[in-house]
Amino acid sequence: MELAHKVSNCKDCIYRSWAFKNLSAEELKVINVKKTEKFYRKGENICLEGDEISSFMYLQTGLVKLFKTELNSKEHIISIAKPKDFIGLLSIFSNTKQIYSITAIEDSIVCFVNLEIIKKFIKTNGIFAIDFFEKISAVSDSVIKTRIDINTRQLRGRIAYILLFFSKHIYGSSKFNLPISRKEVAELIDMSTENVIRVLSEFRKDNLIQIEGKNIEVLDIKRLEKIYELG
Amino acid sequence: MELAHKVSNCKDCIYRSWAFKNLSAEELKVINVKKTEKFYRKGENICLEGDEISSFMYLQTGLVKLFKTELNSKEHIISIAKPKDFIGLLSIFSNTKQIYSITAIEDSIVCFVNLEIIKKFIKTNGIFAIDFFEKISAVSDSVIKTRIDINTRQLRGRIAYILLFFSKHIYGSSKFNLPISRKEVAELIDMSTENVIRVLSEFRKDNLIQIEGKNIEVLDIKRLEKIYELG
DNA sequence: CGCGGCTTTGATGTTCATCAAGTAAAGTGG
DNA sequence: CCACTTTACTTGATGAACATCAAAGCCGCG
Repeated sequence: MELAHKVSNCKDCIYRSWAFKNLSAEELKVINVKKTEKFYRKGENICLEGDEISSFMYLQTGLVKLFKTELNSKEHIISIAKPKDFIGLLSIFSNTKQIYSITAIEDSIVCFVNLEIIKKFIKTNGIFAIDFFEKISAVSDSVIKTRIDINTRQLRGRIAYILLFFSKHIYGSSKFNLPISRKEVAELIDMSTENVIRVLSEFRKDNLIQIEGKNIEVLDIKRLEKIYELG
Repeated sequence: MELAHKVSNCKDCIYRSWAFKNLSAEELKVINVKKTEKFYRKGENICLEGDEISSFMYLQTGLVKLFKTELNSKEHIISIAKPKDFIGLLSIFSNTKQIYSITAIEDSIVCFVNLEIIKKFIKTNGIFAIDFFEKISAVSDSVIKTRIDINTRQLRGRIAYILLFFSKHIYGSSKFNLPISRKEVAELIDMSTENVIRVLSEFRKDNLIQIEGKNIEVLDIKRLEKIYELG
């Protein structure tokens, strides 16, 4: 149930100042006409592995997960993107097809801009090109760094990472509603669902966090950071 | 012992057709004047974590490793770059300092092109910009894919990966001289040195490979590929 | 020649996934 | 709206996968 709905003009978009700040009024108009905004309900697929890539996808609001389906039909989550992240990583330049699937994990609005238009502006507007690449490079670099951070840590460190990730990076609050299931947490940080639960319970008993289903509150961020750092 | 030695003109460089094929003769001349080529002996550092990034680094010949030093002074290898790979990943756009260290694991020649020149050409030559990004995106994407491939497999699958990586991707031969130590293999695929050796011995006993120190010959590539695929 | 680093094998212990079993929550169809 | 089914969550017990420790041989290098 993808509701296509053109919203405000790009020039009023709160994200204009982010990725598209270096486009002229004229260029912005072109994008405005050609762009599509789609609303996705939590759980809906935005794209699937193997889909043709024809658009640059920009997350306006919400939260999405980027994942890969393994041979054994298990899912492996690569990253979680938040507003102002471009989604789909660098595939848009190096592949013609999506190499990951993307699903909304919260109600989300994604802005699709035809890839040819983006490429045209890269060619014709150098300042935009540089700035644009700085931004998408940062996202890719951060994915690499995160994968390493997670895989060099053991379970307690990984759970600490996830808690800090949502608390600090995504919600900016010690209290938050975990947008993904325990199973998805497991798929994101390479551990079994049971152990995700076990370590969370352990942290609760140690008064590091408080849990009520999906509602989590970080009680002792300092100690959590220490656990993360020590691995 | 970095031997700086200007070699042939860029326009005769065998790699011109690769990353710089879309530059005009004029533009290539600018690069030619400003570039520096350096020779590194096996084991020498090309750059260290924290170094200022001022150049785009392009591997002409040899082999280098990209790694990070952990808190406990252990090293973790992110990737191995081969000729025609640009080294340093996307940091050049998203950071001002190197986030990884780079060391030659075989005698190597690295070509340094001032970053400002690259950026200038990105701004002024759109075709070059697009092509350039396609290439560096592919390298970053491949690093992400590899990290996932490795971390979703267990030890036998990881060793199979390494053997196939060097045999097919790096040397294009079933016989090759492993350029890194067992310890470094361990650092690259997240396992202990002892288990690297153990699995290699196991593979030798199973007639999958033949080993004499660093000399390795893949005897049964089909079975090795199967082990890799099954994890 | 002797020292340190790399390599190898075996023994031991820890970390973690898997299995099992039960409860709670969330869809689904009549 | 309620029985029904499925999916998510939780805890304990077990075993497998893997790191770590220990010891010894090997090789290159100053």
